[in-house]
Amino acid sequence: MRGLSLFFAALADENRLRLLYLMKEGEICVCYLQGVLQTNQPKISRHLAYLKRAGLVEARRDGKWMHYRLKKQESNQEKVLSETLRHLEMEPAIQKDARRLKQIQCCPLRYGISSVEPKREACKI
Amino acid sequence: MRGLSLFFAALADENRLRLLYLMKEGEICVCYLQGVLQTNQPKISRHLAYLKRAGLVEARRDGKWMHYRLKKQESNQEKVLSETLRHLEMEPAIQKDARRLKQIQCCPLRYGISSVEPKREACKI
DNA sequence: ATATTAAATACGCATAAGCAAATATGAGCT
DNA sequence: AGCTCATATTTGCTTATGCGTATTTAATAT
Repeated sequence: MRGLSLFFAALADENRLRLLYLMKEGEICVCYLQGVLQTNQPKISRHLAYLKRAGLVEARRDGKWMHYRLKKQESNQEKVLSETLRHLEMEPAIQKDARRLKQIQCCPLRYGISSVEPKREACKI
Repeated sequence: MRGLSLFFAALADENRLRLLYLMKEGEICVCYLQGVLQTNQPKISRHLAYLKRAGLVEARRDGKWMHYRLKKQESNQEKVLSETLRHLEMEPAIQKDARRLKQIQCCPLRYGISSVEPKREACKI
């Protein structure tokens, strides 16, 4: 019962719904999320932490990079989650995100404060 | 997008999940809800107001009594909601509620502060 | 009109959540 | 070790939620 409330609380925020949707196809690196959401880094990080606490996602470190992915849910919550992700497809904001995801590379510097061209290899997703 | 967040926020509270579940079989009077949840009246009323604002329930006045019922949702949220209500069946707290519902009559006084026997007709549900 | 009852709202307070800006980790590079 | 980059956490603030108590509204009854 408590867990269920936590589950729904995690879904009750637009930023987190956007993040979850971006993980739909599999693991994704934080810098991509940052590139798509176009917002400051701590904000993303906080929402990812929230999702992790709520048991909706899990993370994997790969050198400097962190990759997040959807975590397998109990059967009923799994249905709710997939139903929700399908529902999100219709949202204009979500469609915009999906388009942006295709265009960007993993270059946080490009989306952050700095305007310097990054001279580093992209994170292998 | 905003509406979806509201929808989930409404589900992110144990009291509200319990209330929703009690409406599963149809319209129900506030005094019954009070009898089942065994808590103070304003608390119930506040959560019902929240659910109404979020568009999850609607209310009908019948004399002094207010009856609440689930409101028909858009197809996708409908699925999430029914999936959730089915999920709730397994929760011990919910089962307890269901049992209590069968036993009680519509007699708010009996569950409120007063210990006086109410001499009035029950609300026709 | 006054009283009673069902339900809603207002009040005062405590806690949680959200944000931006600043700072701290942790990993790899030199 | 010292530097840099990617990400996480802390800080200080604002707003939203939740609670219990008290009060108000709306309908009915006397």
